Amino acid sequence: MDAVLSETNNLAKEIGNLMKSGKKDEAEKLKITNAELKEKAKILSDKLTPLEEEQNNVLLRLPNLPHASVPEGKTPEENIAVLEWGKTPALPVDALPHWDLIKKYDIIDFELGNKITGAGFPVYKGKGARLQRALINFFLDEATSAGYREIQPPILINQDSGYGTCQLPDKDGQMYFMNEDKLYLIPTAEVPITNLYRDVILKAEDLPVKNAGYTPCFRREAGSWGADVRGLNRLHQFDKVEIVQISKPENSYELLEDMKKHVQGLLEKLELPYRILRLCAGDMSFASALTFDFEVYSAAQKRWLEVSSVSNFETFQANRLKLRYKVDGKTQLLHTLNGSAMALPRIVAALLENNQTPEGIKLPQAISKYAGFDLIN
RNA sequence: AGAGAGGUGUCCGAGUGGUUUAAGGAGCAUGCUUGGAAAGCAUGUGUGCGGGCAACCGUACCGGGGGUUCGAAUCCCUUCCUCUCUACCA
Repeated sequence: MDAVLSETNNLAKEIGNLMKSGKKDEAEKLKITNAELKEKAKILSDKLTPLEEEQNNVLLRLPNLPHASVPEGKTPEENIAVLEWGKTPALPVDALPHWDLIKKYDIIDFELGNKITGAGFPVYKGKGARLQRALINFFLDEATSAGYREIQPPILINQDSGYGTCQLPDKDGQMYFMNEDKLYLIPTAEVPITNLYRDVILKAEDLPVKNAGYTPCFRREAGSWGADVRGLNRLHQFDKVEIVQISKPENSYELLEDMKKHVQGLLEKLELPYRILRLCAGDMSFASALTFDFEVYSAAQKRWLEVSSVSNFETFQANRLKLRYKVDGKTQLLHTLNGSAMALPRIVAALLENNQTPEGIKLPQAISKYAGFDLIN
């Protein structure tokens, strides 16, 4: 293919020279030869293009390879708990789940959300709204102290960005899509913040890159409605602070540990009992090589709620993003990592349930400082 | 939303069909020069794909996509984006 093109290029040059020196007849002859070559090239490229497209389509649908430390398994039951922290609070027998508490104290309103939007879009009111704001500020300040640069990205993204972080084609149909403008509502800040570095070649001395941002997140959750989705457990719109790192391949797992520690610190300051799971291969997302999930124990529901997911994507996203750096004059793919730090709704659920008292809900100090109140009553 | 002007390498910027193999400048890197630096001089300096141990060779890329032509940064179509003016507006 390239050889044929090379020949046509050379002939075109020759024709140019002949035309200049006035040898029109010879030039005309070459034109015919070249036309034949072009035909050949077209046939070759007609064969090549569909093959390349097919290869591309297959590759786009191939998930990442799990890291060697990922346990085998297909279902969440096969995830492995690697750490547990904190004590389950002893609640009175009449302890309420959060969906009752939010009504009792009138702080989150699903019916109003239903009216103005639909199911899964709650309205936060009064101390409920202020608690949201407090948590967001708390999480962002903690990220800043940990060396992350705060980013406020757009919450609509284009198709290229969707492919960059691998939500597309895998999660097509799970994102809200504006057909008029061909834009998607982000399911996580990971998408815009990581895509800042699409088609970028970084300098080695700028690594690692650490960014964090708060955004609302939107998920259609098509097909996942059913049991265990009451109250704040699963929403179409929720708030989240996301931390994102870009790393040299050799230290990405070290950084993953740092991110894990950061999330642990947040939960400990919030005084919420939690555990960390090493996800089994079957429960990991499409793009991830290794994922740790964080779950807090919701005492009134008597169940674990996922509040954070920290992953190393190795070169999987970087390959699609064309995110690279230079080593010894050669370009090399970087590693991308991200983690929720953290998603609000289930944190709120656990805070409400675990801290309920006859007087009201007593907020831990870390958050009452931000909220400006320590009791919801 | 309407009218006009634009989009060229890391940056600025020239280029309206054939030595553009993208001028020129800046930046950066290396070397020479220097006591050291600056200046000066010299050389080098994009990405993808294919081939090669390598030096290197081939090919594609001048916002994106398509077309005309033996030959396109240059001409045509289409689309996105930026700027100016007008309109509107938190």
